[in-house]
Amino acid sequence: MPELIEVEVYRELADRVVGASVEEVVAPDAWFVKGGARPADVVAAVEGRTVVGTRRHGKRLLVDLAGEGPVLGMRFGMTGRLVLDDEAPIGRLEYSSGRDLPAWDRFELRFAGGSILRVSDPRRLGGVELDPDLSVLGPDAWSITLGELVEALRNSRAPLKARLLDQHHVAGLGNLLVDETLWRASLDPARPAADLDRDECRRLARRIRSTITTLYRRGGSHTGDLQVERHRDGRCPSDGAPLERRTIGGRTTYSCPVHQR
DNA sequence: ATTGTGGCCTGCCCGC
DNA sequence: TGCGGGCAGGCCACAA
Repeated sequence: MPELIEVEVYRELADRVVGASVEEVVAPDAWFVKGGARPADVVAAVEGRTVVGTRRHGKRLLVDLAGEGPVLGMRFGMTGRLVLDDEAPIGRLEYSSGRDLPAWDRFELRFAGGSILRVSDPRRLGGVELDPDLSVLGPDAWSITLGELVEALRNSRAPLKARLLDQHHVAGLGNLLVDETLWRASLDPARPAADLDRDECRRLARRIRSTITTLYRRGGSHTGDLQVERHRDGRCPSDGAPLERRTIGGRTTYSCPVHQR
């Protein structure tokens, strides 16, 4: 997916429909409706209500609606994009084309006045949900505190990277963001999570926040310094050493064997 | 509960 | 040009 940064950009886009009333919900793909609800349930719960605000927690986008009824939640999987009136804030995701086929439209909100907000997702790994349970998610990575990070890593023998990717413990980080963050924090992604000492945790907490802020300003999770070297034969942008390529936490992982310890 | 694995679903890109 | 294989920024159901 889109990682937390992209979802934040989507949230800003969705924020533009605050004040608009949902005239019609188009949910042509039952698979895309999660949490045990059917498309008709979403239609019934959302149609006629006015958007009053948007929120984000981790990679989850929430659309608050006026009056009684559930919150609308959206997730974007790896290839989901949010588009408002045919304007996509992110034209092209890494590992996807810039194409936008009607067949990929999985969910639409049509507003009084004519605006259309839609989720386009070729792989159908995203989804929409009513009243998503946020209690299963860890603290949002962008604002994570030292205390929260220490808690997230405590007693875990899993590789540091795997723990950071686990949305139950830290919400919002994806594969690219974690690799970039650990590279900047000079930490080996394979270290057991609980082995970090206090200073390393402090360094990591700061790096998580600053990396997200930096990459957000640059324009996305794929704008990290490590990104251009994410291939076999890639070299560390900082010291020139050949990067190590491994599978950690089930994900392709690039790291520098020299300065990430 | 924790951790690892496989699978979901589909498109893209590379090499033959 | 066509085809097969490998890859993919995520997540969930399982098993040990």
